[in-house]
Amino acid sequence: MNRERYLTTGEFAKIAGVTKHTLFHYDKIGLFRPEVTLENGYRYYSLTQLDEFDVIFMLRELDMPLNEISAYLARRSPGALAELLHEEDRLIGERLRRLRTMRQWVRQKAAVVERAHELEPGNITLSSSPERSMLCTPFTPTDATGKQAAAAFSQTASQLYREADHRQLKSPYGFGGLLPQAEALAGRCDAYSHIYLLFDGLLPGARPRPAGRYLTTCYQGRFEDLPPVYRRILDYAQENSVPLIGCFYEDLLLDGLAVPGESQFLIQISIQTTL
Amino acid sequence: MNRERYLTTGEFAKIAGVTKHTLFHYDKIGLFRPEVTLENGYRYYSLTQLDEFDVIFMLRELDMPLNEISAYLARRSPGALAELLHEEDRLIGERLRRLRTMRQWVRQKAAVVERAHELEPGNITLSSSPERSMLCTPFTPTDATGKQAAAAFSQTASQLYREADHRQLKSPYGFGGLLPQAEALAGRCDAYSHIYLLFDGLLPGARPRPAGRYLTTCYQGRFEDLPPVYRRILDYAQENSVPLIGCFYEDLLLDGLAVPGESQFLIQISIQTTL
DNA sequence: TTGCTCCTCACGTCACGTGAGGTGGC
DNA sequence: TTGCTCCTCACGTCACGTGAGGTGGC
Repeated sequence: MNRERYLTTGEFAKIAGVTKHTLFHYDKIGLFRPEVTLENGYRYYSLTQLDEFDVIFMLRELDMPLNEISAYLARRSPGALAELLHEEDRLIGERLRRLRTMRQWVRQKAAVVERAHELEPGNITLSSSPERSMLCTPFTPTDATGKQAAAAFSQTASQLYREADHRQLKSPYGFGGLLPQAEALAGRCDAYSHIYLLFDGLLPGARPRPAGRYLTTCYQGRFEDLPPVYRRILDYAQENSVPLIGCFYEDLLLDGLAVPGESQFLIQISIQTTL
Repeated sequence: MNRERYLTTGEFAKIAGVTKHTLFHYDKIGLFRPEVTLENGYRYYSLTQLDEFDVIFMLRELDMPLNEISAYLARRSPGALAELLHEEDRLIGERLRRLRTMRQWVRQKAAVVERAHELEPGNITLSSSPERSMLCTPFTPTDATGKQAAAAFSQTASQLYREADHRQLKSPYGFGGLLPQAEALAGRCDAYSHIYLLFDGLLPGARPRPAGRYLTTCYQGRFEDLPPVYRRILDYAQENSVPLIGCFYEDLLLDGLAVPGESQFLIQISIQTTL
């Protein structure tokens, strides 16, 4: 392949899909140099270098630092290349898993947001709900001393998050709270027995939230303004003789990401019934 | 959820899987602020902010610039969030496709390198080869004026590359060359009729390189030193009455990425036979 | 008091991007 | 000559990271 076949910096960059400045930069740091440099500074790249550049660029796309790529090139050999490629294979596998988790989560989140958008805050409805699962952790009671309670809580919340992360799970909701009926009746609406992360479907090792009929309402506002909401739903159950089962579920449907400010958060409260 | 439940910068960072400095930075540029900041500068984040942060961080992982994320937050709404999430879904799909292409390529490349490592340069062997395909383009003859030939070549090579890219394909080899028997006999070993990118298996629209018996050798060295190698393989065919079919295939098995310097490139030359 | 975390602020870094100012072949 | 590409060099930028120097609650 003779000399007339060399590519200039501009041509090479165009084919490789990068800017000339990337090539200047790689030349400067000694990562990737043109096969020929004339005395006037003109760079000429060969065709075989295209393939080499592609690999280097792929490694960079997989977030390998340029100096590590250089370090490999300094000790390059067929054996080392094979090893490098197997390592990249493993890395790509990890990325694929991560992206698939992300995608599932993005879709669930979109579904939650779109469903939330159609709800009428204030309405109390009796409706069916599919099976769900909750990763739960007990909620440290507030009567511990401030610092300790905070530390314990951050501990358990962090464990919950780590557990979900470890299982490649991410809830499309924020943290939820389980509120015993007795606490709601007494007006202690922050006395959650557990906090949880909610997931669709059945998850082995998680607490099931059974499919069935639920009395549900949602509220747009702050957590501290929830007591009257619990009061209304309890009154409604009483007046309409709706028998309630278990705890209240408090789920955050729209948070600071969907609306500006806590005062517009959308919180759903639901509890299972026998109807 | 009362005040004792707030998380400090360090706690929040740990759970979210980032450093404190990321949070300082996001606070500074107004992208993501703690729910509470005391007069002494201490930052306190709420649990619901964990979920918000996760989304922001995921957008950044998908390479959305921080100022675009800020721009979204400035106009946040349930509708805009749903739209954003659908866009992310699309983006993730693209990434997945790209990573799968990469992985396939990395694996093929590893296989090529490992096979190449076991070859004995200089040996001439008669062996079977599976079906392959080549994306081909005619090679502009060298007797055009220098500039024009170079331009034409860069043009066709670039087209070839783009075509492969467009089909989500990446050859595990460098550019290959098709050399007619007549040119090899005449010693004009750079008079390729075509250059090509080689792929395993059958590719619709590409030129097939049929499965069958091939006379093969490989050479460690520069392209310009190939004439004697062609001479040897031609002599071998003559002496052993091996009938040759079609053109010589010249494939680059190990390039500057696997070995330091062109003088150690591993080039494979093969040609189909009737045996 | 010790040890731990919290803070700010200045500067560093990584991988280029931008743009000024000048050269060189058809 | 015009227009295009080539070059160098200095500075900018994006998203933090590093580390110095100081504060504050058990």
